[in-house]
Amino acid sequence: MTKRQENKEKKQAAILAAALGVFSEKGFAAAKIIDIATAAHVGKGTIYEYFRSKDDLFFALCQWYVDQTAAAAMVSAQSLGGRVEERLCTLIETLVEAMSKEIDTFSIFLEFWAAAANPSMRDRYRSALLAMYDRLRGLVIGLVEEGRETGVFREDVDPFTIAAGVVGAMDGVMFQAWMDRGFHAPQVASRFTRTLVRGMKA
Amino acid sequence: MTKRQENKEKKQAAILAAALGVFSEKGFAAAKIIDIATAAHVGKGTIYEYFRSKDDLFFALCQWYVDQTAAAAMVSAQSLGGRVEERLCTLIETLVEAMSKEIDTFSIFLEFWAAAANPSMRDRYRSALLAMYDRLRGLVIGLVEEGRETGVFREDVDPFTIAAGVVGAMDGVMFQAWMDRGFHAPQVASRFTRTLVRGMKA
DNA sequence: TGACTAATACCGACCGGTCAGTCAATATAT
DNA sequence: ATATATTGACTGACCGGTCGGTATTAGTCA
Repeated sequence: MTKRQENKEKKQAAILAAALGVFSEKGFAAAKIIDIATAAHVGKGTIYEYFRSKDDLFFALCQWYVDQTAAAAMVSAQSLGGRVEERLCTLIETLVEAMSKEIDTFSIFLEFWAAAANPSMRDRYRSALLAMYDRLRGLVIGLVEEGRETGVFREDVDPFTIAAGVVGAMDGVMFQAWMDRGFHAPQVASRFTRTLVRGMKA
Repeated sequence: MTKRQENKEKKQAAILAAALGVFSEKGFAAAKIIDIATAAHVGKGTIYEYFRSKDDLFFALCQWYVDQTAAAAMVSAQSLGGRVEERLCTLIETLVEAMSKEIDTFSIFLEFWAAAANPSMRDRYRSALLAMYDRLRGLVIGLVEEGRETGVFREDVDPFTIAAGVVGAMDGVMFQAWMDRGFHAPQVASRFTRTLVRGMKA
């Protein structure tokens, strides 16, 4: 690894980090390339050595963020212990807790969703987000299936339905918490999940 | 009511309808005022006779949409019959069914959320959306409280928690359905709600 | 009823600010 | 000495918003 390659990687990471800050603070449209360049302590032209366009930079950020999120969820899922119903509750509590701690950067998610709505960006954002939802639902589906097979959960609970609802509820609850700082997302998520799980029990 | 006033109101409605179409198709940033004017069969300048700016037009649309949504929810809530747990399920099923039928305009919601993330628009969008969530949660809270008081639901279910979770889950599920046309939102919502309600039963 | 005037509504060519992206010059590493 | 990396002044496309001019309706009076 030469010094040049090292610098390149560091600089790319610095630009992405700066872009995360600026985009989540100002939103895609209002964020100027020069803002990101300044925040990353590089010249404007340098941004274009690493990313073809503003759109590409934003999408790279989306992928990076999605990967981080999904990977973090996988990790916390693996370190779970206890009975399956406890593991399901803990997984959701952990994820909501983690998101709550970085509630300020939640707005970048809203921007990704909006980007998925824009015809000129739609396709790649949709598939990136779909992949993330697939992975997150997959975690829940695994636990629900396990609980069903071991007789802890009722036979008639549909793993996909529960997973889609739970993942959706996390998003929706986080959004409410993001809008209203008095909203205590971890508490809501915890109580809600426990009620749901009670309804799944055999 | 003079002819002038009638025309003004009709034209305002026409502009809003055109704006709904163009904004939901292209997104806020990519939508041009001239596109909306053309779709509404008026000149560009006319738009500015009715709305001070592009931002104002978009916000007026948000208010209109939010009012519509909340009002429609209120109406369907009032026409419910049956036991309280059935009414809760039916309410959610009805709302999700209605949203699913207009899934193409769901993207305008994403734009509103993103607008709430933008510092220059933030405040008014936040309060408009908070008001809508308050009203929607209020519907659910009312049913949960009733169920608790009549002994149908457990004492320890928190109405606000359930309402926040249910409303959030509707949004989150609708988003997944919007991204993936194979996703059958009404079915997921129905099954999910019934599982949740089972967990609420005394 | 029609003729004239005032008031209001409508229009689109134009203006000015903005900003993504370029590129020639400069700096740094090999 | 050569190759690679960095830079920021510059440009051109874009589009929100304006404004002078035109069209339509309302009001007035003979």
